Amino acid sequence: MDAVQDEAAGKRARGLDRAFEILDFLRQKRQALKPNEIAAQIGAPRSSVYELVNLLLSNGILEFTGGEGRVYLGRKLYFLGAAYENHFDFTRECETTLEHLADETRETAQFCMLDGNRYTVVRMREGARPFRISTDVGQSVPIPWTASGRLLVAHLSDQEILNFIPPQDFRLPGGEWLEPQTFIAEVRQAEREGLFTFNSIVDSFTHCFAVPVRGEEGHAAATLCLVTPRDDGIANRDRYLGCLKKAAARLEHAPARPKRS
Amino acid sequence: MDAVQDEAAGKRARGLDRAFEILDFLRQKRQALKPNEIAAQIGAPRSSVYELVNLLLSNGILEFTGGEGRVYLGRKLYFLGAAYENHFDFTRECETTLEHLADETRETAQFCMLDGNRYTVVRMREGARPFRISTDVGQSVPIPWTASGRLLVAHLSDQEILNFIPPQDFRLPGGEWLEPQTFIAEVRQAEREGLFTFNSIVDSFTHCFAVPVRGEEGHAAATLCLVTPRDDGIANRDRYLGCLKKAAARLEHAPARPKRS
DNA sequence: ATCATATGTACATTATATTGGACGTTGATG
DNA sequence: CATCAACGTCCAATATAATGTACATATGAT
Repeated sequence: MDAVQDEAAGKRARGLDRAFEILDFLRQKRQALKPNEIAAQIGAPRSSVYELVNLLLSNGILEFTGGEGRVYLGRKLYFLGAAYENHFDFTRECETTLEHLADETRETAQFCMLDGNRYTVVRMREGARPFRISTDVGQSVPIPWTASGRLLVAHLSDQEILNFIPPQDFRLPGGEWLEPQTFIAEVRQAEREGLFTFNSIVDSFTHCFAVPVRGEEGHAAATLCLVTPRDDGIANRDRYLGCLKKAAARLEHAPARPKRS
Repeated sequence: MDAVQDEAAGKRARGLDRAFEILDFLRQKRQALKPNEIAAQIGAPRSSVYELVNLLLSNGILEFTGGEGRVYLGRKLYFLGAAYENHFDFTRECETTLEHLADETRETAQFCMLDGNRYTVVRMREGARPFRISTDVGQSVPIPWTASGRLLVAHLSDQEILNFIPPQDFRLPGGEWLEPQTFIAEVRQAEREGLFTFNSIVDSFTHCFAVPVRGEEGHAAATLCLVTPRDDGIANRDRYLGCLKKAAARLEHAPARPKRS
């Protein structure tokens, strides 16, 4: 999400942006890497990356792990993330809601949010017959690839949507091009109906159901999803959507706590 | 913890350091603050703080919340923290261990680590008769104030300990001065015995027990603690220490997972 | 009305952070 | 042995980020 302004060639990058680019990259890779590898793969000057990595190491934002000078996200980030989680205390309710959903439907239930201008699965509960889910928890994925994506950008105007989503994200995993106007039409439809369902674009055997979890501003702060085998999904469509709606309503009425419990 | 090198007066602060100083400060405060307040309280130039806050906002590291332009830690930090937690997957084992400990002893059990050069409670499980615990989860506290602190720095040499702990942290909450040499003697004793217990320095009615959880390098990567009423603690000393040792051993044999489960 | 405080914005200055490139390893390969 | 690639360090040059200062607005007290 940071490499958006790659346009100007000769510009220097700001240290802070580079730093978070490194952190995001490590998160995507989900493994420790050498500074050299990081530099090569994000296309940043090696000297800059070494400098930043050392700074981040000395702050506990990064840690040596995996040997050979490899680094990964550090403990400090865990503490900061825990503070966020504690403040916007959605996880407890979220976990029980997903559990309930998965029990009711025997399908895989997910809680999803935007991660910058992409989509990510924040929590997941496997269903009764777990199958290989296409997107793992914590991976960020182009918004147009997902059912939830239609709901998560619905509060934006057409133009804002086009500005928000990186153009290359309309290229689907199979290589086909999703016309932005088609996507926007689906967004508007999802907005009207308060839900979106489709046969997954990412694989060829699942059906996805998504409903919004509305925040204080009234727009979708998150989504609840079910990922099902296609036959199952189509057969149980109405029941599954009912379960999702009910679960979303429960989450909405458990607002962010102001302070400690 | 970052304002250590306040020595040189006329020096400019590096953006990255200031940024993480802001993040750490918000974590300590555990509430949303206006940029102006942040600047005043951390003693940084207002223009710098506004600049950094805006940068961090646009990256999702900070978020507007609480109205009136107040900001707090953002969702991106949660994602990064979750990635850390997923990589060094200690939390699951940790949670069950604390639960077991609290059930066995009916006392408050804690899992503690270093946060930079201070101490913090990472996870806590209240005992049967919860009383007002002096340090909350996520707050960072001077190392010399805690029993665990004696264990967490035991792998350092005397000189390294003195360099590592901010000098002002030897000033105890009551105002008394803890002689660094006294502290170091206690560290060495804790190291020999593989445990440390004392009547809490922070309050006047609890007794603390701490044992190390050793990481791969052999030194205390974390501690397990019990916080008990003084009478109880002294009466059950041997049993409690036995429980702690057993729990620590269990945690040590559930090492950090390399990748996904 | 006057003053003081809290808050956010705008901009020029200059200290310095980012960067490209040189240099020195090491290890693998022909 | 010669060559190449991967890796880390060092350093000078300059683009720019951090800062001080001034400005604008709102609020409340006197």
